Amino acid sequence: MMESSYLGKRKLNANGAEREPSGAPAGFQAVVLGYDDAAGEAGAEARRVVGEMDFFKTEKRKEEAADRSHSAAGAPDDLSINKDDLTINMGLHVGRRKSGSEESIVDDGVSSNEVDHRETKAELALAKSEIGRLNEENKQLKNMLTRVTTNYNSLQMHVLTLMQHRNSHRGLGAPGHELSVDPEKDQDGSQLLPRQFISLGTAASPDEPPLRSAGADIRGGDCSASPSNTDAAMPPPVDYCAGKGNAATISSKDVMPLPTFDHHHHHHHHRGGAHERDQRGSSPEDPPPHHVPQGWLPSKVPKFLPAKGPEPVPEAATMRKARVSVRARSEAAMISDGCQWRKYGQKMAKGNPCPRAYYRCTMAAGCPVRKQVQRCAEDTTVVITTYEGNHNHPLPPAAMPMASTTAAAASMLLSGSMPSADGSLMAGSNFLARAVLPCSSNVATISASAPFPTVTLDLTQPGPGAQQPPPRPDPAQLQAALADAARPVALPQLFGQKLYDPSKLSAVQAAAKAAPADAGDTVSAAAVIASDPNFPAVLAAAIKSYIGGSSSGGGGGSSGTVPPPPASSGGDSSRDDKIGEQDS
DNA sequence: CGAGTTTGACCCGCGC
DNA sequence: GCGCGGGTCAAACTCG
Repeated sequence: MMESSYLGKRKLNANGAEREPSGAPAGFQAVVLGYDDAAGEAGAEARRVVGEMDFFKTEKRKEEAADRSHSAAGAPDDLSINKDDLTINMGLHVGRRKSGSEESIVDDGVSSNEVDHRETKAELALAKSEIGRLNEENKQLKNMLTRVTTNYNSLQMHVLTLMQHRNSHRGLGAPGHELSVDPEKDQDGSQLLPRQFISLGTAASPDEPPLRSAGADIRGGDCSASPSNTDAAMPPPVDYCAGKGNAATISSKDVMPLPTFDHHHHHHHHRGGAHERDQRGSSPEDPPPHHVPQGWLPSKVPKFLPAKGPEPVPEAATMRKARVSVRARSEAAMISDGCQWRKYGQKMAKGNPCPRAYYRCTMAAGCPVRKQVQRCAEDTTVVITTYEGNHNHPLPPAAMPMASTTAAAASMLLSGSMPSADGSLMAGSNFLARAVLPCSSNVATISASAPFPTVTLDLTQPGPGAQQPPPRPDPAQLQAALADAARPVALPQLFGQKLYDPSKLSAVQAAAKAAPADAGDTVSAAAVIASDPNFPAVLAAAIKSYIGGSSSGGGGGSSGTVPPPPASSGGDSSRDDKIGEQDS
């Protein structure tokens, strides 16, 4: 058999073979975290492609509609309105990270209205049933919210940690970091790679197992708190780590908190089905007990067996493949993200003179994670890296930041676009957008564009509106900011006003519905992932700080080379090439 | 010689 | 059904 896939050749045992059930969801979701405003045209272009604009438009439309419908409040549509409210609430909560109040809100609204307006028993009964229904919905939403919140928390935590790390590094002179600094933006080269790691995933709501899988795994490691590491040597950066997961920090020297990845990478869309057999099928015996090693293995490629997932998470089912793309300026062919990659292909993408390179994670056999690297057509200094899949193995500390960040982003997207219920993907997007958008900054944008929704993290520029300049985030400040954001009431107005307004809701909903319709393919919603204004900046800064500029592998040792930047300056800035984005 | 890259061919989904 | 384009494979090649 030819199963000798490159993997086999390399060193991967077949056992690790990722078996991807062909049934894997073909859909992809891509999340884009944008950050550059200043990025200028390049960034703008990119966003445009994504369709961010649409998103905003939608918002406006919603508002308008809301105004119009405003008068209708109290009308027979109460119920619907309330429903909307729920949705909105979710958004709010998400932003606020508070959950649990929506119920009351909803109830209040409903009950009061109902009482006032429904006189006949029949009507009352009806109303009640409605309420019940709403409550259920509310629950669902809550779940979603929880998920999102968790992810958000994770991100924050992570960022915080990074920041702290960085800070300590500067001030205290933390011991080594390995990441190379991005020449482009980091003047002080403070990139430090956090040698410590925090487990985030756990934050996930305890009752939301799936959540974890969705988000956390996306990038892999992220999350999960590994119990074992909690005691680490480093002072916990922040304790507010994700809710219950405590942030466990460990000296990262070499240990990696291995997340509990239950991975099931199985899914993996993979369209080239034909080939699958070689890779995964190759392993004849494959039942590799996926065991996740506890510690991080040395730099050499650990051949761990694929972590075993006792429970095949239904992830495949729920999770559409999420794609997270990161835009960063780097002359280096590839940004170092701490992982090891092997190039398995290169192609010229249509519309972009720069070739697109395909990489596969080689840190573990069978790791389904892949990434595409491509330079922007217009701005060759910008490298767009798109990640896909979840690592099924522990990640080195160096890889954690990126991994968790992307994971969180993806997970957010995913959670927002749960196909379940009546929420369609689009709806989810809207929801997310709503939740996040308010802040206007464009660090993170979510695009639900056609083929696959995408999340993009744009690190090309320092955040515009972000109040946290990357240069030197004060940990204290940061914490304060985050805490503030976390406060339930933090920006009530921002959200409350707009979102809560029942009238707007209807508008919103309409928009949401409309989206799917036209968007079937092009509708894209862009949203900032954080409701916290600081968030974007922080996140970007954090990531940026550890993204090495050189392919030489600052930390991970990715040896891949990215497509050489075609010297030709992109004459036409007609399109930006977002790897996960395709223009069809 | 092993590990990784190069590169043309192949597969597959999608739009026309 | 056909062609296009994205994504992957895998033999050949390069490098240390």
